[in-house]
Amino acid sequence: MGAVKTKRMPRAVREQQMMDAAVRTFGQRGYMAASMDEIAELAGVSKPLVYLYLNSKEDLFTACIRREATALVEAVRAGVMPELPADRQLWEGLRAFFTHTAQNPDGWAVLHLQARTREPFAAEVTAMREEIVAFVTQLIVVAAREAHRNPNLPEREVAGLAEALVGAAEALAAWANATPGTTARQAAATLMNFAWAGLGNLMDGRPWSPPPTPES
Amino acid sequence: MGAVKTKRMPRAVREQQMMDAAVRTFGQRGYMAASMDEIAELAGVSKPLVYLYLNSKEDLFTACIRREATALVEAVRAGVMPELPADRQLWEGLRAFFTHTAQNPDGWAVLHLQARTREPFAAEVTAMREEIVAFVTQLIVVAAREAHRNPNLPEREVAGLAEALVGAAEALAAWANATPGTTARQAAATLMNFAWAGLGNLMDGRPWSPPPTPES
Amino acid sequence: MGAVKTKRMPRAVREQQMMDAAVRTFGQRGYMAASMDEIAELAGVSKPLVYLYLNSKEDLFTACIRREATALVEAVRAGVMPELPADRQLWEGLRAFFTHTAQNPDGWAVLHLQARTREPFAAEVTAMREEIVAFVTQLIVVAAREAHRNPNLPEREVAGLAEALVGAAEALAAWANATPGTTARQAAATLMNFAWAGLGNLMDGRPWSPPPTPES
Amino acid sequence: MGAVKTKRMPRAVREQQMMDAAVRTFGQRGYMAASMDEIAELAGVSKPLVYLYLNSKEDLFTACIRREATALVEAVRAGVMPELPADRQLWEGLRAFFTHTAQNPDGWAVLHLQARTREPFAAEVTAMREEIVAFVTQLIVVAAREAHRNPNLPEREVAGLAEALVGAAEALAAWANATPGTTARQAAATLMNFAWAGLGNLMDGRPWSPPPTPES
DNA sequence: TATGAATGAGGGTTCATTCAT
DNA sequence: GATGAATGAACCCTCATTCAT
Repeated sequence: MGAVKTKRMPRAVREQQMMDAAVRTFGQRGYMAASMDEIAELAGVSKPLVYLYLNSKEDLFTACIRREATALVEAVRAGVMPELPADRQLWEGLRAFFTHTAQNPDGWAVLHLQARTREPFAAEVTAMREEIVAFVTQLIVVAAREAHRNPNLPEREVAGLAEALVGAAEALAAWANATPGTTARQAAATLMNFAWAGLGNLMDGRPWSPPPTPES
Repeated sequence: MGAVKTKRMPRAVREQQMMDAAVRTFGQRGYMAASMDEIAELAGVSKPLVYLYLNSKEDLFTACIRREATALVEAVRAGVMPELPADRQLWEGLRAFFTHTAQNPDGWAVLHLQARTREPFAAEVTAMREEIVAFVTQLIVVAAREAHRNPNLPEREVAGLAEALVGAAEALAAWANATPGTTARQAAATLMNFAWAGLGNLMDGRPWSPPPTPES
Repeated sequence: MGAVKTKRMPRAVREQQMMDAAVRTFGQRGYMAASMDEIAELAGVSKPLVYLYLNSKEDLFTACIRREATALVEAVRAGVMPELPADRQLWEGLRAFFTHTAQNPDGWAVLHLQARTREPFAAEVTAMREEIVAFVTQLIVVAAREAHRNPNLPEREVAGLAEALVGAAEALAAWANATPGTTARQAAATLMNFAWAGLGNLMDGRPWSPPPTPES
Repeated sequence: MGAVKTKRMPRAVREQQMMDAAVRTFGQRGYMAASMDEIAELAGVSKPLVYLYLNSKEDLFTACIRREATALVEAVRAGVMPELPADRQLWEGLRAFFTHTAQNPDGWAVLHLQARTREPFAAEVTAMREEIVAFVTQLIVVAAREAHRNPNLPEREVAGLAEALVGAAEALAAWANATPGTTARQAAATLMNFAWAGLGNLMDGRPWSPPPTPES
């Protein structure tokens, strides 16, 4: 099941293999339940090599978190185009988020389920989360101002809204992954609807309309 | 630090102490990292007594999950009054939810962070979560129908909305607990606003208005 | 499954119940694997009572060995009539032995399998065994002399023969118990044949003839 | 007392040392009373290494049984020469048996005393015992037929005789080991005499005659 | 006579980590 | 660059045994 045992690979490649194995193992078993033995075997190398390159279980896990967090933030960032209006930016960001998490379930599990359970890893994840929350916060603030809309949303309120939005996104991602037949696009649409129009408007038949899909 | 070492207590009392210690330890360390030694010490008893009464680490954790899940569902249920309109019911439910999680951070951590990371415990938590999601789902459906509003929200859409709402609530609960000076009431208001009116309306200066507070 | 929980029994009766439970448990599980918990439960009493009456696990086991050893020796002794000729005495003794072991499988297991595995219990069993061996030895010696037969069997040789005979009996007892459809009488006949006539004579068609069975 | 602590041995060697220590410990203490700690110390290694190589206490014990059973059967088989007459074959087999058990008291204890006390190990030993019983059985049958002797010994009778013979051998082995000054050869002679001629003939002064000893 | 409450001690097992090559 | 050999420490769990009533 592990990678084919090829000998004498350059360090960078070996490290990739180890990290891949680690993300998979940590994502499925959790930090504590994952064993270095299993990771080494899955990576197709001996345990001392893992220690030589990645130093310790803790360091290895931290490296996994960082890699996956960076990849997720990257994916979301790459999805949005700053010159678009705020709702379109939000929509694209959500699409990118759901797509990435669906394609990287183990990495997502590491971030969403495993890393938050214990210090000192939680801090690492919190940092990434705050980055995304800040991005969303700014989106809201700028949008409100630009559109001559209510410029007086209090700061704490905005922060809470952003937290709520991100939390909703995370829950929907888990739900979409666990519910067969639900696409990333659908999940994004549901959340966009909810976030933008609110339940009240939805019930009144005034949903937010996703744009047509020429681009994807 | 542990409970005062009182001897010869009746079984029921000792079990309570053990469960309290277990919830605290599991909530802070996670299932795998928590040790029965630590739980026993925190409970002020010897390890064999914990095994005599609670049987095994797995059983103990399961008992914790069940106790905390039941308590949370109870709290939310007790907070809502079925004869009120939907938005008021939602508001009261959220208030109860945020209040309970703020008062039981360890119990909430067990449910939100620790129990989801590994089978077979996840199932236990999923069951409770689904109960709440179902409650919210019905709220939405009934509200839409009653108010002569859009009765045609597709089923899957409604399920997604409920998931999003619950996820948002969970994230806000964590955020509120971690942010000093944020009350359960404020968190509930923020979420209610977000959920009911949506970002679009909020920006247009049309928030949902929380009712005055004679009752609490 | 345990005895009906009757309260306030006289000590002698309670001790019997405990010993019965102990013999059964020790016989089936072995000394080390048997737990005082199981014995107490099977006896229908609380653990402290077992300790009050029988003192310790070791003492309890010793008591079991003594009881069962005495019973077995008693049974064999009661089976033989000293005025009969030697081969008849041997025959009756074997019959009694096989009958008793078949009727007391747990007691026999305690003596045959469990007690010999570890000091200090082995000594207890060895004592009983030597009693039986001595009995058989004397049988052989007296018989040889009485019947004007070879009076010069060397002492060590006779001891060895007795050991062999007893060992054969023990093995046959286990085999008979484990082989459905084999009666104590048949086992006794087989062994008597073997011991008295020897394989050589058996093959020559000159077996020892068991007496008819008016008496049992 | 333990083996000299030599470091960095190849796996095969270490496994041998562990098995040796295990046979000794199991033979003297019994399965349940033997501790992996003691075995590891006697083998001169740490406990984790024992687990790494032998997997578990149960597996280790099973391995011991198999090794000792195989060795014993091998020794007996190697002792007999199929072209000899039946009584000579039996004689040689017994000699080999007593010699081997005298030289491997711990291995013999594992098989004779310890392994029979509890499933699932008993099955392993029973298999070996049956192999020997079958060998003896065939010896008897063939001998009876070849020599124009009684060809009509009933099957069950023959099985019982073989059991008795093997049981007698086992008892004599224990006795010979416990009685100083008793050689394997003497034990074999005693049993051969008993088994072949029977007590009746012995008393009549017609023993079976062991062959002269040019070969050993 | 009888027991519910409680524990010190130890056993099997696993794991992250390191040495020597 | 890579690994076979090896272990200290800790964890879950059980058991014989006792105390207080």
